Amino acid sequence: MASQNVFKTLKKVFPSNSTAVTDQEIADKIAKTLITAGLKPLQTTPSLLSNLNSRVTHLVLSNPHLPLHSCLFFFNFLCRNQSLAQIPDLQAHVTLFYRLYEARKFAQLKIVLNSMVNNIDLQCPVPKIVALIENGRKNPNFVEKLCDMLLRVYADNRVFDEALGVFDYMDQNGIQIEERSCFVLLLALKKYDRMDLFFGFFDRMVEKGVEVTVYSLTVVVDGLCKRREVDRAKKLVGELAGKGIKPNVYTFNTLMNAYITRNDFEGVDEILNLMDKDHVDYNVTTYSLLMDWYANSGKFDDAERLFKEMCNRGIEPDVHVYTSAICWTCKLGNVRRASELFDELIERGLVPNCHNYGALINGLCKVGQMEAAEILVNEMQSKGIDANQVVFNTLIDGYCRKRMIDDALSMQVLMEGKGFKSDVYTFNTIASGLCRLNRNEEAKWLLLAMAEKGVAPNLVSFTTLIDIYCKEGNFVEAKRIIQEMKTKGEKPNIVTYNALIDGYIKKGKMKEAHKLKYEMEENGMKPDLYTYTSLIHGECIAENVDEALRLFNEITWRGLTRNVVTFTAMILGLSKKGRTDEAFRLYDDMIKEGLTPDDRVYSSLVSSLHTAKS
DNA sequence: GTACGCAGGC
Repeated sequence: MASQNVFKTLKKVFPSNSTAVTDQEIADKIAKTLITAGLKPLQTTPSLLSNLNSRVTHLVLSNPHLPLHSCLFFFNFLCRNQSLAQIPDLQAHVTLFYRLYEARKFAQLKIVLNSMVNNIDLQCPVPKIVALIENGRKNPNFVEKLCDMLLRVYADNRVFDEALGVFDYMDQNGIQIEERSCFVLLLALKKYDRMDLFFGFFDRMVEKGVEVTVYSLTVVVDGLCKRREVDRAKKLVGELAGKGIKPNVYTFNTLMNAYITRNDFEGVDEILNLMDKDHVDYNVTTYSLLMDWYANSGKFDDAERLFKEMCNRGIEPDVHVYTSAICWTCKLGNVRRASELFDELIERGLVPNCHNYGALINGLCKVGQMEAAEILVNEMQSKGIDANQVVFNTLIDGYCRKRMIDDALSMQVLMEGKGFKSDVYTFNTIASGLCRLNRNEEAKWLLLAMAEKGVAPNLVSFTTLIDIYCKEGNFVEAKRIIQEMKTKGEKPNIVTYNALIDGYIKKGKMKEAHKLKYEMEENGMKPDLYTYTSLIHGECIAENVDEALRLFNEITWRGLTRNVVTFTAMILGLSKKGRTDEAFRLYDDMIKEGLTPDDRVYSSLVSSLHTAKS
């Protein structure tokens, strides 16, 4: 066999007792053998290459008669045979880099750089690497290219200290630094949440005169926004605009998303005005963000209008847009229409992704259509899209809502079997499922024990726990949990306050409830429909129907929309007091607002009539 | 470079 011949030849090249040969002679012989062998496999024994040393390897690799593919072949051969005394050292790497650079094989060069960076035996700070370049080969272009690629490779491999070291080296040695490479490092720092280094590095880029473009600007703006420093982000945009770096649609989308997250109407408006002024057209993401924003604030008509406007402007909706549209259509309770949107997406030639399936599966789970949800899960899996953690959590929630806790728990087992650990969503979902079944003790235990399983409880977990204690009338324990959550850096939100308020109301402690409403407003939280409904309910029970009516009217001038639960509470309160006319008037209002009264409304109205007559 | 689906309250 051919490999056997090479084996024999190498045996001649490296006689075990050889002494009187120079490095150059050995290197020449190896080169010759390699040229003869071509790409055929090479075989050896540990003793065979005993004459090999760093100098010989370097001489072989830099031999101009040895074709590049043979160099690589030899290099890889040495790498693979870890048992050899001589694995390629840093010098061997640098020699090969030059060969690859000379041949313009940059992709291959990147691969070798990668393996060097990942080799724990090779310490490779830039100055050391550059020092190993032979004098004749130390041309500025090579050094620049090598540094540039090294910066990227270090960034890709999260070796951030070295990456920053390359930047400094380039700066100190007057080597041109490409923004595109810095950009790779910026992205990696952001992705791995090294924000300390991230902002400092951007400052250095600017300071050292790297030609910053809107690309880096946008990444930094996003970094700031993710740290909720939106104002600083906007200021930066202004500053750089003054230096001629104009924000584009990506920058504006990033800022707008930050304002949307903050629920800052004025901020969003401001961005839209700026886009208008700068003649920056909306792209599909701009529309997607705005549609989501409208839909989440209940303005479904506006969301729908934007969807049409986008299509009319010739902007093709993408999978993200469909995910949002499916999601809000489901929230409107129209799963059928959501399902049509899913079909429409496919008709447009788009390939549905896990998010698209997830949104529709969620819609089905929320209306209790678990069979249909399961069919979709199977369909997506048959298309090679694996159900991820979100889909599993969605299904668990679906079963919990149907009070099928055992199915939910089986789903959790299935999920964990697929390698997904139960996360904070899983625990919170199951806990609330248990609460629905009045299995409060188990829910409490789960929420208190999750930390031991390595999942830190979050605001939702604490709020659920507080809600349980409040429903039990155990305000001491509820307050203790609030203290505990504060020490863990979670601030009570509107839902937490509402749980407390409702708890006090259920125990007839109206004074405390109102005090909490006040405290909540002091802390910058506006009472919502849940707060008002609880208070109205409480005042009605306490027979303060006029106070309830006052609150009922306060809702509308707060800009909130009353729902079935609010109307029901108020109608019940009026009926109980025999204020039948007012109750009927509200009933009419309710119908006018497109709400569907439930049985409780009718029976209370009927009994009110009965009371009034008697 | 930006954006998408899962959990809590009346």
